[in-house]
Amino acid sequence: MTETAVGSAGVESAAQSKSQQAYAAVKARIIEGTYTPGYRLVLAKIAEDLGFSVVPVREAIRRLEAEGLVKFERNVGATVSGIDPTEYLYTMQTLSIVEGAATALSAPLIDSVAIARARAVNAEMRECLEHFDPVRFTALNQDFHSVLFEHCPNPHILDLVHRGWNRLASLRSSTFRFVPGRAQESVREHEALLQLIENAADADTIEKAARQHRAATLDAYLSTTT
Amino acid sequence: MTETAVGSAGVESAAQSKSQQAYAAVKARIIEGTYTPGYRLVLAKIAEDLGFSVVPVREAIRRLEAEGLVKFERNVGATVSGIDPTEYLYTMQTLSIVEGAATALSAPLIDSVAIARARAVNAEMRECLEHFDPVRFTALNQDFHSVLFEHCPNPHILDLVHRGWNRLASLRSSTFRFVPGRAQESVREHEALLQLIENAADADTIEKAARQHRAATLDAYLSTTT
DNA sequence: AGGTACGAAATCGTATACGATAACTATGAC
DNA sequence: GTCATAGTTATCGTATACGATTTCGTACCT
Repeated sequence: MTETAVGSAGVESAAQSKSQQAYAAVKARIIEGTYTPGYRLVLAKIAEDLGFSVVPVREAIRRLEAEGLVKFERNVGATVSGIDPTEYLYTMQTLSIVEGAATALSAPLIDSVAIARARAVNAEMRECLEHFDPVRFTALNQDFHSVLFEHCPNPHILDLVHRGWNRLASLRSSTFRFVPGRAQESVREHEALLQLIENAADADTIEKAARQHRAATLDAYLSTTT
Repeated sequence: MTETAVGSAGVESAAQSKSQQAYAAVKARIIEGTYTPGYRLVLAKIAEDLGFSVVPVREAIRRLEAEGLVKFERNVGATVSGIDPTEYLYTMQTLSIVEGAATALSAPLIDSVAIARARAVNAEMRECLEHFDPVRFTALNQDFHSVLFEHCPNPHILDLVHRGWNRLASLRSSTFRFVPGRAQESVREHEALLQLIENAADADTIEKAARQHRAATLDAYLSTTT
């Protein structure tokens, strides 16, 4: 685990089309931060970089545009989506909703083994707080929720969660908006969430808790700016 | 109102790229049912139809794929997404969640004029029931909810709603899964929803009602098959 | 000096062309 | 009669090429 880019598209094994390769390559560069927000994505340049022609690269960029990672302007070009506070709010709010739903739907299918694994991840997160390692903290945070979502019965919703995560990653929000107090709270909320799941709390309670968990991070950010 | 294809992409006015034109054209054909589920989308053929080359058409198809309207298989081709009952369930469940959220977020911003317009639409829907006009009923149903979502503060969520609608339209679900009793119920639920909004019920109540409104249609379908 | 207009460079959008892959068909063996 | 196999056709995937549009720089005018 602890991968960076998440999503349903990186599953293929053997004969990947160049279009897919280009998609994966550019996406990875955005997620990992090689291409930072505002970065100008010149088709010909990327094509040369990868050794492809422009056509598959163009296709890849368009796909990234559909996911919101890239902005494309006619006859002008593509840029990595920027750090618009409004966009951040929209994304977090949407994530809050879809994560809440995904958690509630998954909860009845989470067994004690998975719970234990989630606890282990959460313990690692606690360690990260001591060593102050925000990057790893964020990765582990995704791992934590990924464990819960392992048997999510609705792949569409899971896909929406992944899109949100990728979007946040491209915004690099986790690193520069690392509100210290919030992280500790987050770890505590994880434990509380696990207990709700263990005790088979009703779906509504779990959904509210999961939703609030994300919403609280948004609130923490909003309180720093306003 | 009473348009067929909904979405954020049809806003451009003047110089549309051929890629966008192709996207709009194919999308419209899928929504209106010219291309039915399972229909084989041959790039060269569509390109000839529109008078374009294959490149922009290909791009358009890929975009439709990202929205779930089309399935694309490497070296095989594209087909209009089919009537998979599982997909239907996923889509309806997801819609239930995002519509619920969109309604709750929009509710405080809906004024009495909008309420009146929504009531008018709902009255038309009631008429449709007497004349048995399922196609128009579905269109009006979208209109009804569109009125409520007019000032939705989160465009991302609204976009998800539109994607769900388009997907359902491509499945032609409304026409052949028209459970008679359900439609009457739906109209009643609309009125109930309007009253909740008028009385400024709390967000949670409104969200649950809106969510249940969609979920009930899914349940009605499930009860007919199982 | 500042602004405007013209021209050059960069980049995008699309067409055409061709190699690669899969689907189809026909032929022959068992 | 059925199955396997080889050849053909259809279609996709990608490269290359060129026209269209924007952007940037420079020279000229006020």
